[in-house]
Amino acid sequence: MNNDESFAEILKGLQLKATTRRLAVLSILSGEQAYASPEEIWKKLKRKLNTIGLPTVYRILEELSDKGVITKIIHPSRQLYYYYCGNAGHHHHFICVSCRKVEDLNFCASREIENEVSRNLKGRVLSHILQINGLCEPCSRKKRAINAF
Amino acid sequence: MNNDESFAEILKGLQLKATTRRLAVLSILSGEQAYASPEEIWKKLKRKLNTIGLPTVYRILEELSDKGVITKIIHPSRQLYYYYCGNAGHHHHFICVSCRKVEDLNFCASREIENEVSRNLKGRVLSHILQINGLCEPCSRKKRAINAF
DNA sequence: TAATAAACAGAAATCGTTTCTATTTGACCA
DNA sequence: TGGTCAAATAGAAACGATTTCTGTTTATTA
Repeated sequence: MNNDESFAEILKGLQLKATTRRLAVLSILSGEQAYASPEEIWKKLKRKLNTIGLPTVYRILEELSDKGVITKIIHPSRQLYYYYCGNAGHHHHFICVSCRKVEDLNFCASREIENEVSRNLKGRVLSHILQINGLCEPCSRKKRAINAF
Repeated sequence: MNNDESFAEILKGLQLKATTRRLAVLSILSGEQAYASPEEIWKKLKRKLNTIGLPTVYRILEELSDKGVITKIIHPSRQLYYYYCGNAGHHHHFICVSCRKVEDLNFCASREIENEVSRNLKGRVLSHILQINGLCEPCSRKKRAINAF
């Protein structure tokens, strides 16, 4: 089974039509080593598709992110970035603010958060954000790493 | 010592002039029970100051947030929100996406994160985000709580 | 009180993102 | 395999939160 076929199954499982556009977005994103902006993704899509509108890219990325297929990166600049992470199951990320590399964290605070919230706050947790911003090992050695902070 | 005086000292300690505008922003924010947007803060400021520009509010909020005096809330809508938290020392927040109340969490994953990152990634951590999004206890009882997700 | 750099007002621009409408496409079924 | 219909899309346009710019005012220090 190639990637397109498995992506098509993922989309159908989410009640989304397996359109050329959606498959192309997934194909591009899954080939990226780093998180990418909607416009960057759009430019790459235009190379392989006759026409594709930027609003379409925004919509597809939002859909896929809402459904949990891709990850929305929370960047200090507040620019939108997305990342495809093949790693199934709940986890969190270390993101490099310089080269945009993403690395999985084998750690999640879910249990501690649940304990804390249910014991002290009695509120209802809808989601939690845990993201580590930093410089990856190679970038931390560079003198000229982009400092997004 | 009243609030204005202590805020003036905080500002001076940060090499920031204790201007009417900055003190007014801190005064408004410290009186809020919930996180507020720049425009909301601006509207309240206009009631007590003859003139104040919205760009000024943006700039002041950004400065104070950068210096750690106030907290920038990471909201699913990506709208900017700020919150003044008198609680000194590093901690994290539970935010209600409906009524915007903020509650302190007596939990931080710093140690686990540091362990994980230094052991596996060897990168340099610049900052981390840990925020719990949810509905506070009263809002979770309401039928009509705003669902920002 | 004068000098000076920092801070600010107000207008204008910016640009990432969303909305809108007509058109096309994919999924399903005869 | 072709017809049908809702879903998806293109492209233009609008939107609006945020930033930039320039001339003016203000806080600080001497």
